[in-house]
Amino acid sequence: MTSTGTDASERLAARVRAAGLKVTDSRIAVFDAFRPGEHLDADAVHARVASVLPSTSRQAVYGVLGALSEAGLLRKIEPAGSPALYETRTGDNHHHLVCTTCSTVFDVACIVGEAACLTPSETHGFRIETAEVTFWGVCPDCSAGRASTALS
Amino acid sequence: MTSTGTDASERLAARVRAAGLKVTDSRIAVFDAFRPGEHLDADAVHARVASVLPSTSRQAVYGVLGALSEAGLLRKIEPAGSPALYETRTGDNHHHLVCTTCSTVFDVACIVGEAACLTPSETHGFRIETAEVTFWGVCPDCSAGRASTALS
DNA sequence: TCGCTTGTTTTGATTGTGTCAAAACAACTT
DNA sequence: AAGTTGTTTTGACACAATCAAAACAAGCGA
Repeated sequence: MTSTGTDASERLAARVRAAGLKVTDSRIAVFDAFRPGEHLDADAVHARVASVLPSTSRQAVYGVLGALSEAGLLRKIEPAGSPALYETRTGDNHHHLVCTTCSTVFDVACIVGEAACLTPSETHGFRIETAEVTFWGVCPDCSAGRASTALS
Repeated sequence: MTSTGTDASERLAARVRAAGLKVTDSRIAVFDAFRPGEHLDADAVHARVASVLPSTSRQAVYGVLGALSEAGLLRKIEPAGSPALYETRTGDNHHHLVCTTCSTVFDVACIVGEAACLTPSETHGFRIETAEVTFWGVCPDCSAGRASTALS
């Protein structure tokens, strides 16, 4: 594209370029689909992107999500029983709290300090690279009996 | 079935019955497919069961795995990027170490004590039920450059 | 031991999530 | 402005898993 973007778009474009990726409408639109704290699956992203760029295919969205994740601009998580989810908060090794009733995902800071998170008692000789922690429970809304059909 | 089982089969049959489930050949065979410490996917289980009971369908295996998991006789885990895996070690809240090269899964005792595992710093008002920890890294065999195509 | 009832398994179709390959296309470079 | 390279479209496909209905077997009571 050649149109002049907003401030936010310009900043994002710079990050995409810095990652060695070409700047395209789809990539900006995919990133713009996220609001802070949201965890979206490919379909939700496609729906939002398509409302701005109707010609965008689902496969393009998969491609962009993959490229941005690999570049470190998005983080991909795969909770059991759900399609893959993406979030914009990256690089801080945070964890997730998933509601077993409505599937809403919340971010949680690393629990007992990064060291403990990365140090199991027996390593079996593994060279450990990352630790992933997922908490399962019932969110306040579902606990209170409301909103048991929320989506994200 | 009416044949007399082995000691192990009898013990297992009793557990299945105690869980309120009917005792069937498939269920015994599925459980028997596991050796201690193994993590098998539905396909691997089906292959082993079929070598003993060739008429067993894949759907029967899915059904049995689901029933035994719900009864607490098997535990189901779903590491990102793999089909669901099942293991016979249940009830001890242990965690997993997954090799990013060969996908082998190892069990790990709970890291810093159960309390910490279940206590994120901010709970967002959640009623937390379980904590799931997955470590990703490279296993000794893959580190040494051998066996990079192992399965489980 | 014989049947009845209920739960299990088979069979076959179907869904959902995600991948692959080739052609059309657009961003960046010179 | 034209070329090169990387991106997106299009359409087919793979794979894990689920659903529904009919065939069947386990466990119960007579």
